[in-house]
Amino acid sequence: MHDIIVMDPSTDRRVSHSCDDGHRSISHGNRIITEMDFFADANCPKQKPPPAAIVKTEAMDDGVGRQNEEDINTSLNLLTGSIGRDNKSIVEDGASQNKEAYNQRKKELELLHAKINHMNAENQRLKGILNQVNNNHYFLQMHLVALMQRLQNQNTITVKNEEVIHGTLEEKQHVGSIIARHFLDLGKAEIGEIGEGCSQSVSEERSRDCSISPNIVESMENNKPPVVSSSSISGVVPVLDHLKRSAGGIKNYETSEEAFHGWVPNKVPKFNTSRDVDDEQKAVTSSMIRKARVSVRARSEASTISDGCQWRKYGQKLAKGNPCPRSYYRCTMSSGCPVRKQVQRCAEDQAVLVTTYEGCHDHPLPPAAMAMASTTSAAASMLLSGSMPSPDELMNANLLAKTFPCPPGFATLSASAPFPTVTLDVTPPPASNSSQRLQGHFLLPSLNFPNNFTSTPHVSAQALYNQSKVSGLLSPHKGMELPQIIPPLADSTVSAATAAITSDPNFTAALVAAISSIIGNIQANSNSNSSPTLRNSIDNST
DNA sequence: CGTTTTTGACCAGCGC
DNA sequence: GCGCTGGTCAAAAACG
Repeated sequence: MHDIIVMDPSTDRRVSHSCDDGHRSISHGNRIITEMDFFADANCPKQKPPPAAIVKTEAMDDGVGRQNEEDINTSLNLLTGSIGRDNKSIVEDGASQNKEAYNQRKKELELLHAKINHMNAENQRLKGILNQVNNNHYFLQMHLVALMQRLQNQNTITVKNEEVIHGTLEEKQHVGSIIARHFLDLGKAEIGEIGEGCSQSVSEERSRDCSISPNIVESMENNKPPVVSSSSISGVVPVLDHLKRSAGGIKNYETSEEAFHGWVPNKVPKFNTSRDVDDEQKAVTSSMIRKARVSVRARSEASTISDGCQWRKYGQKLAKGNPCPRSYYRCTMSSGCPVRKQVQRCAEDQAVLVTTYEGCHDHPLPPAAMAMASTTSAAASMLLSGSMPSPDELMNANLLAKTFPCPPGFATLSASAPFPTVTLDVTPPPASNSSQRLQGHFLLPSLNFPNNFTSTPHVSAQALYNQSKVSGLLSPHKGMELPQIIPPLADSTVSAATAAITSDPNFTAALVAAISSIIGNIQANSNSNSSPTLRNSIDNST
């Protein structure tokens, strides 16, 4: 640093330059020495250039009152510390030295600017990489959840097999019927679910003859434990193939491709795991062999929410109890894709659009559609996993606590919703307390949201957590609609429910995927102004 | 002209 | 068996 004394030519006084950064003045005896950080100039833009300074030879007041009379205006603001007797030559030397120093500093400054620019560019590049890594991490997380769920399914199958092997004959029959129904339902769902990742394998399996003898069903019919080969356990697809063949052997049960794509049409053919199954069991079985659904509630003025997929409307009906028609769409991104969705406005609040997804895509999805597809897949997997109670389990009160960790009264059966359904509600809670649905709202504070929407505001998650798991086990009030399912929740109940829900990785993943999808769509819509209401709904929830 | 939407008809499940 | 309901089909219309 250089010691500089700056004089104001108008007042012939020392001028004190001050800049917040890198420019400080120190008193050194009678001399005021100003230390300037050259590199701080950029940080002191308001600083006016110092007036044409007068460099005084530093024969300052020495206390005797004698001052050097020669003031030389160099037009430079710098004064080197070296002061000689020959003032003129000294000043000239100092000026040339200062010029050199100035040029040197200038070069250094330019160098630093270049460095800063380079670092900025590097920073931007790293940001991009970080974003990409975050996205990859998110999708890997989703994939991992799905894989873990499949593993869990296999474990469930194994455990049930052991129960059959070690149980009494009656228990064998009981559990055997569970497995039969569970396998068939789960199998179809899993095949659809796997469709994306293992579509090749599945399509290979599809091409096979479906008339191979069904080991499992045969075993059940003979009251023998079903045989699941080790090769079947080792992979999901062989299990599914096994299931397909089992189903095919039952009664040519939907040997067409669609039968194994995950979509179970409403016209579900009844099938019996045993010829002796009574009518009651048939009815329960029939009703339970339905596909899991994922329902998304969101405020939107648009006819549908954009989820990244291409849909074709194939029907519209006026459903009972709702003046708004229900529209039926099927995915057209591939011929024969089994995924369908129903879109209907809520009768109570027609600004709310309820979109219900069924099935799993059998084709690659664009990134925009991945989130919603992951939602339906993960939710379906969760609902149809081993935790899903079979009709037999529904009748077994002892299993209730095991299979449903949520507190009693959390939900009851909706007879109007025969399918196991997860409802993801991203509508903001209404201002008034008029809606009973509000009672079901709760926050999920501990959800591990991916980084790309950590700013997600209050997410009102009316998660009708696994109605198959939840509903049907408790009081099955006929005719209760979804909004009425959830009774008022005390704080402790909310905590327990939150814990129960967040402990299920699939549900978390499903919720995360749905919300991210919707948030993403909202952001997209906000750019195109296509859905102001939906956007507002989220904004309001902050 | 190909694709999408509309809309009435049809079918199956279910309750009475 | 009959009627109601939800879901799907398919021909016609609309659209780009």
